[in-house]
Amino acid sequence: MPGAARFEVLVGPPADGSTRARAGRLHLPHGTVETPQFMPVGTNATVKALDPDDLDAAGASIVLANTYHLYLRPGHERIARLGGLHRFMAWDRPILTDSGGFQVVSLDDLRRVDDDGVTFRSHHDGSLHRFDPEHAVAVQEALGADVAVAFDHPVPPGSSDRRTVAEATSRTHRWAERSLAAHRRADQALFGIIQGGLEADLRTSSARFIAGLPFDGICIGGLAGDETPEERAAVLDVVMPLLDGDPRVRYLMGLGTPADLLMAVHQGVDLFDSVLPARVARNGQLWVPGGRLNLRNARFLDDPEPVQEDCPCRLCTRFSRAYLAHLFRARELLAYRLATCHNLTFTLDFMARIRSALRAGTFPHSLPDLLARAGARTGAVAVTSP
RNA sequence: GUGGCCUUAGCUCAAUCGGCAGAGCACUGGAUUGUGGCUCCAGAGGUUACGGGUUCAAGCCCCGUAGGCCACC
Repeated sequence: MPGAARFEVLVGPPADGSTRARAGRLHLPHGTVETPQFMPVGTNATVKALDPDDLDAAGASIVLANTYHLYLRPGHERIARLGGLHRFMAWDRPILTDSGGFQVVSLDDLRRVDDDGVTFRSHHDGSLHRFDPEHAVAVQEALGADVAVAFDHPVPPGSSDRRTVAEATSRTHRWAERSLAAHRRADQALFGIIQGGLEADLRTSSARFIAGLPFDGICIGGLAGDETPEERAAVLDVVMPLLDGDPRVRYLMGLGTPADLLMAVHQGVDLFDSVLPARVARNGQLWVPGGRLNLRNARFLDDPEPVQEDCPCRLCTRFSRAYLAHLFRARELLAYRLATCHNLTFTLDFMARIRSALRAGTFPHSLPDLLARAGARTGAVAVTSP
């Protein structure tokens, strides 16, 4: 495992403590990822509505695929027989597979978690399946992504009393050790996940425990739920200082709005994934500097302007708001593709702007400008200094 | 020409014995964070074809007019 992912810090956080943000490079078997970076989510070995050329044009350098979904369909063994995930989806650049822990816990009501693993029903046909750390690692090795992730036990948001969180967190720790022990592929990295819910002491012990294991990267899980921005910032305030001096890449799982990404970078996070820019795109929400446009709104039906004037994406360079508004009303497939291209282009460009600021040494100073571009609602996102 | 049935929101249709006119879709907004393109939330929208009558009260009962469908000369 060591060597499959090498993280190189290009610009570390300044000595004055004004930010924990940093710029780096994550070297993986299929290429190098500039950080901070955002990973579009391609659950079923495809970023919905896009092909690899679209992804490339949008600026993607790494995508996330989903172990749970690909295990159920078409099956990890089939993908292995067909030459692995990269060849299967015709994407020859880095891929990270989620462990399936989140899906097993979040997507399915019909599940049973015990100390050894999770028994669950397929959301396709109701058939019974079981995941444990060893199996989740084996499935991911068969898929063959650049990065695999340890099987964890996230806590579903909402119904999370302290005892439930503590139990899920200690399970995550035991499963982290088992995932490490089971992992064999030398050409694949393995990341571990910090849990602990919103409890400061559990987050602290989880960060120490996971960071104490020889993972290639550290994930922060359990934070893309229904917590408030303040609660999220509080968790990062606890976790991120504990990772100071740790040479490994830090990946915050599930966050996706530009303002979320920016604030987490400020806290020291290097890597992100989220369905959000793609999902809201499919529902007509287009991200532009300073805010968002809902292309389903009637006012766009006669608007000849592009969605975003200076955007290089295939939507903005060729089509009008009126055309896209029409496509959405007609439920034409092209609407999903064009809107997704745009939101991913915007998001990945936003990350590139953050990287530029970090490399130019202007980052903490440029936070207000970046926040404005992110369209953060006034007052909704507090700039929490690390 | 005669007879029967029908006409309620933009569309398709509900509304018990005559007792506050509703639904689905469409429309107007909003939500969506380790992916189900799904879905969820909220809102607007009515001279019940038109004109009379009966009644405390009419979408509903009575008369007339217009339009639609069907059957029969």
